[in-house]
Amino acid sequence: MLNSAISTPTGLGRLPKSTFRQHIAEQLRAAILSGALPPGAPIVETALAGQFQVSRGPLREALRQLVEEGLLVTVPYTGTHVITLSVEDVREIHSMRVTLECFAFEQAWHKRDAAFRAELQRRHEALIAAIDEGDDRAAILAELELHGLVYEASGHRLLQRTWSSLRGRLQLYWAAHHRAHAIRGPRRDGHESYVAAALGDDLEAMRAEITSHMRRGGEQTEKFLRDHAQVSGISKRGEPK
Amino acid sequence: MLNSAISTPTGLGRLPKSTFRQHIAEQLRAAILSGALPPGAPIVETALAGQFQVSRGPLREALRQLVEEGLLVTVPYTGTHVITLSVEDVREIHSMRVTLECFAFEQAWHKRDAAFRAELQRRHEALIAAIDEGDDRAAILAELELHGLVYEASGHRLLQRTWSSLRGRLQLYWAAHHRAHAIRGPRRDGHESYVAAALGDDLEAMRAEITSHMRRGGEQTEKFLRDHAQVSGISKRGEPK
DNA sequence: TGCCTGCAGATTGTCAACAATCGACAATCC
DNA sequence: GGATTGTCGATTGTTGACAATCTGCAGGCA
Repeated sequence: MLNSAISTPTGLGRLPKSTFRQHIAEQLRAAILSGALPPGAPIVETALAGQFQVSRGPLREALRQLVEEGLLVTVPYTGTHVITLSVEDVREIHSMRVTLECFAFEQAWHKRDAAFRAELQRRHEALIAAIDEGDDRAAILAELELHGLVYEASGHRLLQRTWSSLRGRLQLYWAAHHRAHAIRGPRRDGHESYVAAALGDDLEAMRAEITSHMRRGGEQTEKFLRDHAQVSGISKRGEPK
Repeated sequence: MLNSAISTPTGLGRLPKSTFRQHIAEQLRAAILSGALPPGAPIVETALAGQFQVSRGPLREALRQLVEEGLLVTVPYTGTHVITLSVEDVREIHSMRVTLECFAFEQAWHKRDAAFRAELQRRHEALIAAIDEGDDRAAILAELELHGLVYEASGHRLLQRTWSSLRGRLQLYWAAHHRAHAIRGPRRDGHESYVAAALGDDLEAMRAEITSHMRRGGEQTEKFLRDHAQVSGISKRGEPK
């Protein structure tokens, strides 16, 4: 269930067919999510093509992919930019997360086996380790990994797909948020009740935990945005500059 | 709120900047959803490019867009096909719908004004009219329009985006379903309790109505698939042929 | 001064040709 | 005869050049 590696009868891994556009899309996504290309940054095709040492064709196809993922926006004949999240967008992301994660737990609830519980605790410990090391960037990724487990366990591919898209935006926001203001990453004890509920047997309590967990994050976000509006690629009305 | 047209200070609609890839993407999407390109149909770039009278460049970009939307699948150096939905996929679509639509009603509940109620009834009447005329294809679209209203009214752009993606798959399935077996479209009285609940004041009843409404559709689907497995582009394991 | 007009540069959109890869058929070998 | 291997046509991946469009700025005019 948790095994996502490809295995063949011979035991040899099937090496994935690679095209330039796939590599480019991956690298670009990583660059955007890591903050190397911050929100609002202009994407110039010729420059990027030169940087990747490829022609503009494959690059453009990769861009279309990222546009569809919601990480880029392009205006015909004018340019494409990394998306800038508005306050409203962040609110929507949070509310959507509550809904999706509750649904994910409903789907996965009866599938929680020993492997699930072990993996959940492993990821929780990884999160705490990252926090203890003071590596906020790793902590953000670890938190996403922790929350991602239930989506994987749900076995619901459509849900996983939706989560991926949401996770991208969330990561984009967190990265900008954190980078611009050196806000501390996740709290060390922030997920104890979450993990406890996920290991327990009360689905209703789990729902409540998710709601309050997100509400905590949401209120923190709201407060932050009220104080530091219009900076770090987070605009007030969704329009850059 | 219900006005989705673009309006400018002058009152003149801003005519959308058009590029070939946008036109192509729209036309292709329409062709797929209408069944002109049935599930599993191979997409040959040169042929389509010739048909649209454009070069392969814009066409390929449009294809990448539809791949990302989940309507096409492509294997590098081999080809791209219209997606074939498996039984599991259809089940996932239904369960996802329940979750999303409940969430949409939660978001829209306090925003339901006179315009919303009027529009809801208008779309319901349009659905009934299409059914009475025996135009099943129009009836399917009308049903999607009816259900789409609450997403529009929610004002939740991320939710709308997710619904669009889901609607595409749903439409694809319904079209294949209907075309292959001349199944009747929606029932004439199938949405009366739905509309009544949406106009009422009991959110919990609305949730129950959505769940049972979808369950009805789901059971019908399951029964159908047990009887007619592996036809009309709906495979049993998600793999074509 | 303030506004409109037209030019210049930059950037994206589009095209047609070339290279890489795949699937299937046929030839060959055991 | 069956399986392996080489070849061929078809299709996709990639490239570089050309055309269309937008933005910013300089210049002219009221």
